[in-house]
Amino acid sequence: MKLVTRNTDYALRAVCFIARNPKRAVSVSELVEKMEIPRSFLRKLLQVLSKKKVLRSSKGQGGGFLLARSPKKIFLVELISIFQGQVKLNECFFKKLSCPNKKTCALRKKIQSIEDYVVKELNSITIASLLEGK
Amino acid sequence: MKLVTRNTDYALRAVCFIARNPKRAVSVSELVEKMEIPRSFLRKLLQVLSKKKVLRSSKGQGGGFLLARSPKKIFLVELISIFQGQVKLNECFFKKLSCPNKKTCALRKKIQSIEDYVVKELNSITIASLLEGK
DNA sequence: GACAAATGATACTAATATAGTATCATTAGC
DNA sequence: GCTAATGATACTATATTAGTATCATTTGTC
Repeated sequence: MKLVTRNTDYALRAVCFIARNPKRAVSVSELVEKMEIPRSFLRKLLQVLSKKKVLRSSKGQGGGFLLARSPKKIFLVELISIFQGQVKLNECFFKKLSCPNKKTCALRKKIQSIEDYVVKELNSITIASLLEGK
Repeated sequence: MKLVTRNTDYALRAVCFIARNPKRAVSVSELVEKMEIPRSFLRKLLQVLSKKKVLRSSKGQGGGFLLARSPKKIFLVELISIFQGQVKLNECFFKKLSCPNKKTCALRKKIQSIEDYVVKELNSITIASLLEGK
């Protein structure tokens, strides 16, 4: 079971790199050089981040990507949501009508409380906090 | 993102049913009647649980499955491990040598601490506690 | 204006994990 | 011996994740 899949991981690392170079547009070519991420795949990920207003982009020569907002306002949980869907640990149990005995719902409650904790913790992680190493 | 996939879910429900009928072997046929789980699939899941010593089985007419130990000693986290692999939220980050800047490891630490919490909570859930509705 | 370097949009393939099925072999009670 | 059960095993189907490719568009530079 993974909390973070590879595309989130890649995206996160790229965003961190971009955040560390705030004054200029960072191109895919540069990112590919520094990180071991397949070019086409990375391009796709960054395009998604642009659409989702995490990054902003400029075309043409000298173009590339910048953060669309302060690193303090970019949360890890947002990247996870974009690439992996909403954090919902108990999906199965809610969807299942057939949960036959009421008592089993004790499980649902427990998982809900775990989920709440996870989301809260993930919400405390921003790009800024990662850069600071906190 | 799911904490519990369908096979764990099915297995859990079956185990709970078996736990509620402790004095006799419960057959797949009976479980299929009560729960909406495809017969072949459920058979496979129960066979796995037998191999893993969560259940014990008896063949032949009147045969079926019983718990191999007290419901207090069967943990949800064990079922998750069996069907979904070990709970390891931060797999990606550990495996990646390329984690380029030390600082990003702040993330690893954070995710580790989240994982510790999740595992601890999951470890507190037993079949017995689910039956009691706690 | 032509060219080159960049992203945008889009559609596709590949690999892996999850879900489900089928069948023959073996065991045990009646 | 028949029947009802599980054991072992091999297979298919579906969904998710990972990765690739290509053409269109924009923009700076000569």
